[in-house]
Formats: sequence, C-alpha cells, structure tokens
Amino acid sequence: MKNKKHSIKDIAAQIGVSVTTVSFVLNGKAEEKKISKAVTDKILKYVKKINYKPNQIAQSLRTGKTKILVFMVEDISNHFFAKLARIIEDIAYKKGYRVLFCSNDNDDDKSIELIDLFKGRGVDGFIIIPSSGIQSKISELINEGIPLVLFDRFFPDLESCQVMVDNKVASNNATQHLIDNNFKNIGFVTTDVNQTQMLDRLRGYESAILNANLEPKILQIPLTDLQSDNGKKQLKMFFDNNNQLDAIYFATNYLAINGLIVMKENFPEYITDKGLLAFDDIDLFSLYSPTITSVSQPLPQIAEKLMENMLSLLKDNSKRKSITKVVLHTELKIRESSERRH
Amino acid sequence: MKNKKHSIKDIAAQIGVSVTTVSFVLNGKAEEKKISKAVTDKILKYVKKINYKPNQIAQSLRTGKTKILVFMVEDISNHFFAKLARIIEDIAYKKGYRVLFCSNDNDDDKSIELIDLFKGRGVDGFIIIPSSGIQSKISELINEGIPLVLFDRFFPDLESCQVMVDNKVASNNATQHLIDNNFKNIGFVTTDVNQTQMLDRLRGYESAILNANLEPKILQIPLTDLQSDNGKKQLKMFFDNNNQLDAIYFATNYLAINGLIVMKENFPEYITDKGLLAFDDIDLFSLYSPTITSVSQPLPQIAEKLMENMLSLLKDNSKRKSITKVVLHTELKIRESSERRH
DNA sequence: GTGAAAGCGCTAACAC
DNA sequence: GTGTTAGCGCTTTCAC
Repeated sequence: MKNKKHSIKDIAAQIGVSVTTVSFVLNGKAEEKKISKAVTDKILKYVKKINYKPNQIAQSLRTGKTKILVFMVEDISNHFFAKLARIIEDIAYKKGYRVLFCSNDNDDDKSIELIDLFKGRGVDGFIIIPSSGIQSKISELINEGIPLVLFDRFFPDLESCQVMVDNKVASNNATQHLIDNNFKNIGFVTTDVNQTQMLDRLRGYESAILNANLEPKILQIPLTDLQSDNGKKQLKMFFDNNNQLDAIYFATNYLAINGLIVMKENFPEYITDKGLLAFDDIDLFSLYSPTITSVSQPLPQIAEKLMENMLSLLKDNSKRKSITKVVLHTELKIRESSERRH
Repeated sequence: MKNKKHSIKDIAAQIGVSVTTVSFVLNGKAEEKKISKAVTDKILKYVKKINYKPNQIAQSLRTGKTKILVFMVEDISNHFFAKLARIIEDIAYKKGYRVLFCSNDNDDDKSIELIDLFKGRGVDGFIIIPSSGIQSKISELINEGIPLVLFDRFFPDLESCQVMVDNKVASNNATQHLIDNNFKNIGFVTTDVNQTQMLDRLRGYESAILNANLEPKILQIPLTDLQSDNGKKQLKMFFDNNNQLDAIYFATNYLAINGLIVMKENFPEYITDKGLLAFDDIDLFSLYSPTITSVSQPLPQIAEKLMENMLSLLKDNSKRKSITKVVLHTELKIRESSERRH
C-alpha cells in the first residue's frame, strides 16, 4: 500500500533528473522540449508504477485554471434542473471539465454568497439560472471577464450570454391550442415572481386569450407559499371560485403537480373533466390518466448550447467576451388532457 | 469597477503592515496574536472597502483542506438521488462545506476515474454509492485515511462507514403486505446487478413468498437494457407470459416507471386490475390513479446520518478512522394499488 | 537536452 | 505586537 504522497520533486530525485524535465514529460512536451526518449520512458514508467497523480490544487494555483464549472439552479432536486444537470455534466466531462451543481433557492443573498465563494475558488465559468435581484453581481462577473452564461431567464437591461426558450411564443401557442380545442374558459396558474420566463409565459397566455376575446383568469401564487400548504389553499380557493373554468394551464411543472394534488383531494372529477396543460414536460405527464399535454423544453439542445457557449467563452482570452444569445424552440406535446371538447 | 485581483500582499503594502498581520486579522486571530485594535480595524475596513476575498486555492494548497465534499451517485437525474443531493447540499452548506455531485452511471471505470480526479483536487471527503467493481479503490481510500461514507449498497468483505436501509426486511414486509391483501401470484421485477441493496430486496421478496408457499416469479432486466427499448420488450414479454399474475412488485422507482409505460401501452387494464408496489417513493406514486403503494426511504434521515458520519470522520485526525454502520428503517406507504383483493 | 529558480497566494513558525 | 521568511506542488522562463 503506497500511502505516501508523491510529488514531482520525489520523482525527479528518484530518476535523477530535474523537476523541469519531469514536468515537461508529464505535460506531453517531451518532444517539443527535445527530452531524450530514454529519459522520457523512464519517467513515464516510474510515474505509472507509483501511480502518481499531480496535485491539481498546485496546478490551479500556478495556472489560474481549475477546469471546474459551476451550474447554479434554483433547486437541483427539481426534475427539470436535475435532468439538465445530468446532460451538462456529461458534455463537460468529455471536454475535461468538472461541474459543481448548487441550488440557490431563488434567493439573492444565497446566490451572491455562492458566486463569491466559487470566484474565490477560481472556477473557470458559471452557468446560472439567476434569481431576480442579482443583476449587479452578474454584471460584475461579466465585467471581470469571467465566462458566464445565463439560462431560463435574463435581465433585460444587461447584455449577457444566454440560452433561452421562446417562452412567450410557446405559451401563446399552448393557450391557442386549448382555444382551438374549444376550451372557452381557461385559467392560468403561475407564481408571483418577476422573472422574464414567467412574465413571458403570462404574456403569451394573455395575448392568446385576448386575441380570442376570452376572459383571462389568473392565479398568482407567491413563491414563498409554494413550500407550505398555503399554496394549496390558494389553488383550492381558485378552483372553488372559478368552477366555470373548463381548462387550467399551469406555468411550471411543480405548479401542475400541486394542482393535481389539490384536485385529487378536493375535486377529483376535475382531473378528467377540465382541460389540463403544463409548462415543462416530466415523466408524470405521459404516464398520468389522462396523459397531460405539456410544453416540452428541448433539454439536450439546451445543454448543448449552454456548453457550446461556455466553451467558446473559455477559449476567448479577451476581457470583453463576445455576447451570444440563443433562443430555442419548445415543442407542444399534445396528449389526452387537452382533447377537443364539445 | 475594481477589476484588479487583490492579494494579501497588496493589502499589507497598502496599510503599511506585513502580510502576517493581515493574515492573522483575516483569520480571526487578531486577539490571540495581540494585534492592536487600531491596526485590526484599519485592515478590516480596507478589506471590506476593496471587497477582498482570499484565494481559496492558495489556502487549500497551504492547508491541505478544500472544504469540498464529493457525493457520487449512479445518476443525479434520478429523483431519489436528486432529492437526497439537495438535502445533503443544505446540511453541508451550513457546516461550511460545498458538495460536488457526480454521476458514475454505475460504471466502474468512470467511478475510479472520478475518485482519482477528486483525490487530486484534494477534496476532504467522499460520500459514494458504489458501483460493484470498485471495492479495491474504496479500500484504498479507507487505507489512506480519506473520509468516506458509503450509501445504498456496500461490500460485504470490506469494513467501511456506511448508511443503509434494511432492504431485506422492507422487501419482505412489502411482499407480505401483498400476500396479506390476498394476492397469490406476485411477480417481482428487478435488475441483474449484483449489489447488496438489490440482492436484499430480492431475498426479502423470496422469503415472504416461500414462507407463504407461493411461487416466485422473477424478471431480471439487464442494466444495459434499461436505457434502450430492450428493457421494455422484456417487461412486455414477462407480462405476456405471466398473465395469471395478480400483483407486480418493482424493485426500484425507474423499473416501476418503465413498467407503467409498458402497461399503459399494451395492457392498460393491468394498471387497475393488478396489484402494484414499488421500492422508493416518488411524487408520481401518490398522484397516480390508482395511487401506488411503495416502500419509502427516509431521505432526510439518510442525509442527516450521512453527513453526521462524514463530519465526524472529518474531525477525526487519526489515519485509522473509526467505522460506523447505520441501518435505517423504511416505511411502507400503503395506497390504492395494493388494496385487498377477493 | 536539461537544470535552476522564480513565483502563483497563502499560513504560521520564528525572530525581534 | 509586528515582520521575515520558508514552503505547499506545480509551471515555465531563461541559462547553460
């Protein structure tokens, strides 16, 4: 059992060469630096024998690179973020990067604390789903030339690299689909957060509704109430007060889950009687009875674009990074829950 | 906009003291080292003004500590692991640790590569759900005195810190519950992996079945087939060949999801007609129609025990860490899918 | 072809 | 009370 930690110095001493030589060989510069084949082989063989692994912390301190990216989301246990995290992890891994996931609970202070922390650790780049109040921190990162890509929502006043989906169009189409299938009284359940993605979903809904001369019925649940039973109470009240609704459109998957729970408990007939539609496709929706129509975000494509963007920022040595904005399209997965009504 | 990176040296120069003084003050040793109040205040004030953050890489190189833990699971996008990850992240965060999540795809080579990589980064500890063939790597970590806690499955031949659930008892009870509710032909769907948790679930099933003089009906789907449609084909065939089954017990949540998909497509009547039971409770099961009986693992408790264990290992300076084994109990969530049949 | 040495930013033993 | 300095393990310039 080899317990002792080996260092490049030990290796040099053992072989009888200098650390420089060892370093060159280990970094694949043997040819370039014209190290003799004999020495090179001897070093490589010895390194393999003792199973030497360079101390990456020292490497990082020296080179200023850590090969670590941060992927900050609201809550890593949310299906949507977890799936995305997985794909990003795989892409990054192939490119030699590790990914640190963290959840900011949509909380500004926690977000800022985490960003500072990782800056101090010298991570190479950030992929962030920002909470609403951290525009100045994001702007600071950009100004410092730290590779950064935003996802899901952005700051309209701030030029940043970003990958988004066309929330407004998607939401408009989804609502239109309900209208086309003869729903006439479509409720919209969303949160109170003031973020671009939620606002766009709301606007998409409103524009389709108004365009069809229907009346909008909107429930905004405060984000803080969603953890507690308060959110469920509000949903129940909304259903109670609007029993003439013939369809309900949920702006996120977790709102839909909460909605289903409330309906199952209080109005089980709604689940089959009302039209149902949700933003974000999750397993549940294709398995449920009825299967639930949803707006599906193209996860693999999103992950790919995020990493493509990030990698190009990582390559770009200039302080003023170029700005790339990507908008991806969603797909409406039409299922039983929105079948035409008569 | 302050773009320049500040170092402790800059601060020292600016204030007109030595780096030692600054370092002491920053590390809260001002009192202990009897630094004058005037100097201390001046330093703290300046540090705040320029928003100085110490370079943690240098700190790590110097102290050998990174305050980073690794949590390695099969697949971070699996509900069960994602939920657990979230709780662990929160506990660790409060204790000043960051958590790196990574997925090993249940692949030995990838596991070993990841472990080596993080060792090189000097992470402080590992929480690992091990793939089957990495016993020697795990043993190496233990011998090197690196804090390590296993979860979900373990190596019977290796003494290690671990947090497990009583899979066999849980599985026996679950099966017994079906038997008690008058199911007489209970199929068991599992994978072919040779890991303690899966074997225990199988044994629990078998013991209850044999004890009741019933006949075991087991489908083992090779892990490699689960990603592809092959897994679904095998499920379909199993259902086809065993249409006299009156209940099906799935050994994991993803097997249950796959089972539900196959049933929905091919034998929709099974979903209500057959008894259903699954290991690992997920949202879906309490929302489905029928709601699905499942064995629920106590996630918060698991996370707590894992971190408790880890923190005590981190404190323990001896090379030979003490070994703690925790076994937690599961809860059978009895729902509609296993209601008594006549 | 190979080596000496500076230095990344920090901590802490030791000196004064 | 405060300063000097070695050194954590590595990369890389420059010298020979």
